[in-house]
Amino acid sequence: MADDGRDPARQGEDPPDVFAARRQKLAALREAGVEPFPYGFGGVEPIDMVRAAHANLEVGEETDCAHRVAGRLAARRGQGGMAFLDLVDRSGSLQLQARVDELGAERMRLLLELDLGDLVGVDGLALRSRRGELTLRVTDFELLAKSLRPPPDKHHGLTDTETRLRHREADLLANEHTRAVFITRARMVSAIRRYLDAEGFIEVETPILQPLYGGAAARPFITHHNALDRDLYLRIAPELYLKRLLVGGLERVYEIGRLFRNEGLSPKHNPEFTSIEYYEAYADYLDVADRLEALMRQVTAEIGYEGPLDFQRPWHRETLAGAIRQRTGVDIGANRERDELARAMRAAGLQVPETDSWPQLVDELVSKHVEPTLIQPTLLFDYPIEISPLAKRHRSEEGLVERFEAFMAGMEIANAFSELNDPDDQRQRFEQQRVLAAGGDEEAQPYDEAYIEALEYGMPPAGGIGFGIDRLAMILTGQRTIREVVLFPAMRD
RNA sequence: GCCGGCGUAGCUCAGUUGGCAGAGCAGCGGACUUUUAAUCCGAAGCGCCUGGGUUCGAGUCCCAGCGCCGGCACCA
Repeated sequence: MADDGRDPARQGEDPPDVFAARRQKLAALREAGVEPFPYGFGGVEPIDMVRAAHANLEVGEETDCAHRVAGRLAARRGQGGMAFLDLVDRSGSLQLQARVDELGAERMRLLLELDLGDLVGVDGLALRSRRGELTLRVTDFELLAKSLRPPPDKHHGLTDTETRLRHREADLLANEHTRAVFITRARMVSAIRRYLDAEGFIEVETPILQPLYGGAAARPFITHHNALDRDLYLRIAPELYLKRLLVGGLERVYEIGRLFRNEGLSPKHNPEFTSIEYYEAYADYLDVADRLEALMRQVTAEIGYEGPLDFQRPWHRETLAGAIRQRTGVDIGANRERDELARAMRAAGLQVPETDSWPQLVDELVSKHVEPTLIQPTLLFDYPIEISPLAKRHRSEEGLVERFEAFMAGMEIANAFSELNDPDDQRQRFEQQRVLAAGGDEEAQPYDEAYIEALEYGMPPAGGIGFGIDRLAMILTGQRTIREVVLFPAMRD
């Protein structure tokens, strides 16, 4: 067990030798007047800059170019008059050469007595070793922070999933791949921001603690405000607040932030996750679709995406009903009642969950038979009005709304529509949701009067979209589970 | 919530039909001035997830619990 409360090193009683040895070294350092936790180390260069400065250095060539670097001691080779050490910082790793004829016997001994995992600052001269490795010959060094806990195996790294997730710091310091995934995620998010900022969108923040939740079909977390003595909900979506900003004239807004949905965990689901939603006045869902493609083209180019998905070509587009009909033979448009759709599904040889409503059967068809087939980026258009209470009625198709969802790698990643801006129609939709809620649907959207009032001021026609940052990060970094792109995913206690 | 797999040293992993709990790395002592999973010599380190049970004897078999993983359910 990684964290069973009995780990003696965490309890400070009778520690095993590997821990005790570090404690003893710490005490010895203080005894010798060395501060094991100094305050800083100025003038440090990132390791990749040092590498770049000497990219053309010949094998065996030495220079008198001085560099100052800092990082974690990751490996050590040699114990005699010369030793090699590997130093790792956020940008890479660099070999250090320690020589007794450079440092003197005492400094050499102190350098070699450092533990793997210690944080060290180094001054040295660049050279390329006989084996072709860029190396810094250490002229001086300083302990920057003593490590009291042995790092994971230098070769095998840390592989135990539970330890990696519960102690992500250990995962990050041991596994370069983990660092790369989260750096890519961060670059992806900043590329999204750059795209939207350049297009005249402004980033906003709306309430996470909400008196009424809405904007998605999901069960919320409930919390309590003591001073107000009332329950509040952690938001399941920012949608309704963002559209109120369209009413207010902000016209192009986006929000990146955490959402909370009180559902089970899975490789695709974490109870808190990051979404982005953006809304654009005077656009419809077709404009949103085009912009999504443009956004993803730019983001994947900026992060240097080289995976199996093709974001450069126009995405595959089909209608929801067409996608279902093509893959199952079931026509949801011709079977608008629950029982007749169930009959059609049975006739097609499909399982029909007995308690499912019409919308749930549609969802069943999509998630079981369509979604897994959508590997390359695909947009499915025109959803039934029953499952889309915030989307505008289709301009030409009865019973549908102007809505699309984006799929890739067999996952749903985005949901967009022409936004419903007719307050009377919106009121009716909420009423229908009320009926569903009365029928026991825990995920029906609550009636939001403040939102209706906002629409009554007049909301411009607009297109909007929301998508999951985590799922996109999974796809762009090639990870199979959401836990690998969330730094500290939800775990049992 | 249900079903299945897994849990052994700081890390990575062996452990035979039930018979004294192991290796590599890391750590400790020593040798070594161009190594990069450094090498060599020496001496250490494991309440085997927790709690019961069967047995002369349990890491191993049985039961329960906890955690992780995978699937189902729920869904996003």
